[in-house]
Amino acid sequence: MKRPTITDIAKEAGVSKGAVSYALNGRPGVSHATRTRILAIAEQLGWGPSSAARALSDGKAGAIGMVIDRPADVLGVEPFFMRLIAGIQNELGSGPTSLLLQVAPDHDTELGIHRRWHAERRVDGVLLVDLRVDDERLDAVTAIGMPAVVLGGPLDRSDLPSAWTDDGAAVGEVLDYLAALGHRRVVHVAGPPEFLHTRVRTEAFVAAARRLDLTEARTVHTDYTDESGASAARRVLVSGEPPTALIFDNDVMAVAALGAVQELGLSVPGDVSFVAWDDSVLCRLVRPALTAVRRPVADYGALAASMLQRLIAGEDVQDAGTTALMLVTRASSGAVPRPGNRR
Amino acid sequence: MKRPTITDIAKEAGVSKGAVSYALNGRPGVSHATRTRILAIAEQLGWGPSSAARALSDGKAGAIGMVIDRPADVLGVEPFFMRLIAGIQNELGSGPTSLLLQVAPDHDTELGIHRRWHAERRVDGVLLVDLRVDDERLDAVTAIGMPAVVLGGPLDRSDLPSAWTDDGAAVGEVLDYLAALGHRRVVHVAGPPEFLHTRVRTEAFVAAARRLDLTEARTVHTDYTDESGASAARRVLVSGEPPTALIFDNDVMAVAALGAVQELGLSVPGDVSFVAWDDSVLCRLVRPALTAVRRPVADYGALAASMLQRLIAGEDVQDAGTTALMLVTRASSGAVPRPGNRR
DNA sequence: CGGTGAAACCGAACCGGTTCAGCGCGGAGG
DNA sequence: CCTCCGCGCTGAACCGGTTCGGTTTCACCG
Repeated sequence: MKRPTITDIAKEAGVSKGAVSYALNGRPGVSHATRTRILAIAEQLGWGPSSAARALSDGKAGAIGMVIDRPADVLGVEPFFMRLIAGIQNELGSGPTSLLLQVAPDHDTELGIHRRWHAERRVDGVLLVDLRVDDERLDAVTAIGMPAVVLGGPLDRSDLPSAWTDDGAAVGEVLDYLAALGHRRVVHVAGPPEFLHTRVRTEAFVAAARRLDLTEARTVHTDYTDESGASAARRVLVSGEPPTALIFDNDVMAVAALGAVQELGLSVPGDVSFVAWDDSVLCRLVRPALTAVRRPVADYGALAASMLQRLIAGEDVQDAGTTALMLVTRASSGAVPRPGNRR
Repeated sequence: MKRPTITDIAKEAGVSKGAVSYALNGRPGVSHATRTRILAIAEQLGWGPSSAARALSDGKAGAIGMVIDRPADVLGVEPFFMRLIAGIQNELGSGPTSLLLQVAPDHDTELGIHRRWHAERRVDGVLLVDLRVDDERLDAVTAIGMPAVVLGGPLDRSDLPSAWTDDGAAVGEVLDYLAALGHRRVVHVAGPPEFLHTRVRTEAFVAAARRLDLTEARTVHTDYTDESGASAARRVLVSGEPPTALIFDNDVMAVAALGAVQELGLSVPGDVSFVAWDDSVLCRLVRPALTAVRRPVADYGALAASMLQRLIAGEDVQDAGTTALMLVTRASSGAVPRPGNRR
């Protein structure tokens, strides 16, 4: 069950290794006749190029890497990453590049993984996800000279191209929508402030609130878990001037909060409207179904993978964004309750 | 920013490449003094072994592969795979082995990927997941001599070790529980019959029903999507003799069915009890929270990865199972409704 | 008819490790 | 004093590709 090498093919075809290499790679230097003969033999022998040998010879690993550092339980329930991965794979397709995935428990471990990948030449480049404010990874990868594409931003760093979704505009659209329904007290239940996308959305939220003159709009931070989302919702809704609409930074928190709010005896959207970020099957399944911002997550992953491949190929790559965000309205959002109607 | 090789280290230390290799790999053949000197230089230079060179030389790829073939949207929402991946990574840890992941649109593509991986020597072995009845992959991987561990079973094939969870026993436990609550008409909303684990559960369901003398227990098949789960639930509940309890093969279907059932004006668990398979955050979040079978998915992945590594190392590996399944009862299950109480 | 140039192919070096035969040397044993 | 052994190290082969300089062959052209 020994796998054939080009030497075997060369012997079989009665030519040199070099000729076989040229033939198999479709480069000039061999006649049409020998080329077809070699290809036939390779096919018959079930030959495939040894990725190790090729990597050693041309210095390319033939793989890109991505590290996810989130606690495993949060990771499990958020569809985001799986959809992202599916998009990346779709872009890589059956090409010569494959995806190396690592789940890291924390940020430092992730840095170590990148360094190891680089030292071992395991990957040609990496995708950086879940960007933080003042993220150490950015300087780390540029320092070791590892090609990288950032998911998030835009970043305004000439040395690191980024792929982004226009979350800011979507936040504006959501607030426009809520304001049109008459909402004035809106709370943004955001993720941890150290994430860059949290900051982007928060700033857009503040800007849109000011534009619409919603003086009572505000943001509260959570750690993205279902408990913290539910707890945040409970806290703001029992306060003196409860909001009439909540915007959640992920779907899990929105669903958890939905349960918590109903336990408080409030109705959705009768008493309070819900808008979730990142539409997923989850939003569709719960009752009432959740109004949500749909991002083309798979396209996003594909875009980033494509940029990284071009970057590795030595091309000049510019920041690029997918703007096709969409607000999908469902039963969880509606007109603001008439004063005195509450409870 | 050129990465150092052992030749650089050898030059720096004034010894030969061979000596450096021995020193770095902790094998005898170099004195303690030179060994520490070499290690110091390697450390200072930030050296790491080229995975390609090592792979070429010793014939091991240093990676294991897993292919997931499910439509991307289903994939996204099921926490199962992400938790599995996290468990696998946990087992691989920071060792020399990494995980290569591929998402394939269909079964044939998956077969092609395995063949390519083998021809290109990209992986040392693979994990086979989502086993089907008469799965072609089994013969395919043994035919090409690729080490593989099957997730699912047990399989009773001496040439392919399998890691399994004792779903059969858990099904029995669920039916015992429901029977104790007085349920006699139970429907098992299963996945597609071509999946092996569907068959295992279905057979266990039939056996347990016979043991408990539940003559009206039956199984209906779906394609695992939320729509098909909801539709199946709707169909059986509007039939002549509607069941008083439903067992779902995944959490997504259970949640979708929950919404559908409530729309029919039925209450859970007042009119019908729900039990979901694979407990996840999702089950906790919805109202009523879902009673569910909890499997140690991460441990399951870790077990399989560990078995595969031992198999690759040439050890003799036996089938192994995790039996620690657990029925987590929540608000969605309760005593059977009193006759005449329905509607 | 000699010169020329391109096409077709060969042989060897190279990528960065591992591994093995062999060699010099110092110490122990006879 | 000679022999033998084992330690510490060297040099080279090898893994399976790619690439490049060089050689042969042959058609074409002046």
